[in-house]
Amino acid sequence: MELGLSLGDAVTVADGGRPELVLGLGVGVGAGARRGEEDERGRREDVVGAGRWAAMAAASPEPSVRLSLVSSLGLHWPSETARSEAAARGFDVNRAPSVAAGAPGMEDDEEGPGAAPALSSSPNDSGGSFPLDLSGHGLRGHAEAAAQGGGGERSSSRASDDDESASARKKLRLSKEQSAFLEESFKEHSTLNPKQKVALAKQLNLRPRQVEVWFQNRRARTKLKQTEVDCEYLKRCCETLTEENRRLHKELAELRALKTARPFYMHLPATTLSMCPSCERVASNPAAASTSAPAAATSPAAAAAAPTAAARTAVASPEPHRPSSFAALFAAPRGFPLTAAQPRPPPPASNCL
DNA sequence: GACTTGTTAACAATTACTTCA
DNA sequence: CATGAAGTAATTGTTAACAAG
Repeated sequence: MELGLSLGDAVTVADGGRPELVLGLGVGVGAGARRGEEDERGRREDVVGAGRWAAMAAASPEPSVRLSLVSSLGLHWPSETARSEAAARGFDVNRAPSVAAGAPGMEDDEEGPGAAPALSSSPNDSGGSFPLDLSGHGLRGHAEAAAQGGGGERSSSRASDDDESASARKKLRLSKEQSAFLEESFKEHSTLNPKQKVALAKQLNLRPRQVEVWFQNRRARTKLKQTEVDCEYLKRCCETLTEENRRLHKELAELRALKTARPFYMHLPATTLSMCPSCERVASNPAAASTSAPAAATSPAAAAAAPTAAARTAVASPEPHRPSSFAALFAAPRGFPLTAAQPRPPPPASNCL
């Protein structure tokens, strides 16, 4: 009981004076990180094919498509700094060795056993050309051949389970540019359809499998962060609930003490007594209690099961929403000595907001 | 139409590698 | 230099949706 009604209370507090709660929640919602929503959105987009992605998938990596991403990122794809950085590092994790470049007809990430496995398995042993360049606006010419060659490193696709030579998997490190590009793409679509995946992979000179894995891991990270946010929010809710519960118990004790001392309301009809949802004073308008009753009657189990959903709803609600804890307390038969037939005195004025 | 089977994609959990303090 | 922690690419197993037979 306390849980359900106090949850609403906590939300009200959040609305009123704890923007950080709302913020945390808002971040999650804004990020589209909720799994169901995310999945649905992603799958819808898979079907419908949203604007740029549709064009991207249809026309493969068109320069205009690529540039839109780049411009939004503020990246310069044949980046001199990146190139020099790559050169300084002395390796390019995705660079296709010249040997691998001669693997035409390789489709997607299905490199197969013959796709020059374990070529350049060490990130430090390759030449060091920037992967995202370069011909013209980068990515394309070199990427074409490189992508066909599977980037040179051993296949990580499940389709290449027979890649016996790659017993020890080597993990490449995506370049900052690649990561930023993927990140930017992820902001628009947290999931990819196959065409989008291939197009993106070609643009980034990665194997589609790598793009797929990146998105997969990225979704996992998003979910993890969202879980942390939710957890933090629940902690705060719990603290608020505890405090509210403590306060209610205190007030209840006071009311019990006052009960015998001040039989003030004894002459009033029980049905006219209700609780003002905003200030928690006893009022004579039954509508006040009735409006707050459904919220107060919300199942605590349900609130506990989907606290964030409830909170989101509450946050999104424009009107002040404060389930009357008193109404809840006195509405349900809980063995309290006070009932509707036993009118109660108003709470201390200090509780009125 | 109901059922089985194969394919595909997403996810969770985990492993393995890299980087850094 | 060794080491542990953190970050993350990659793998594995499971599940659901879908199409074809």
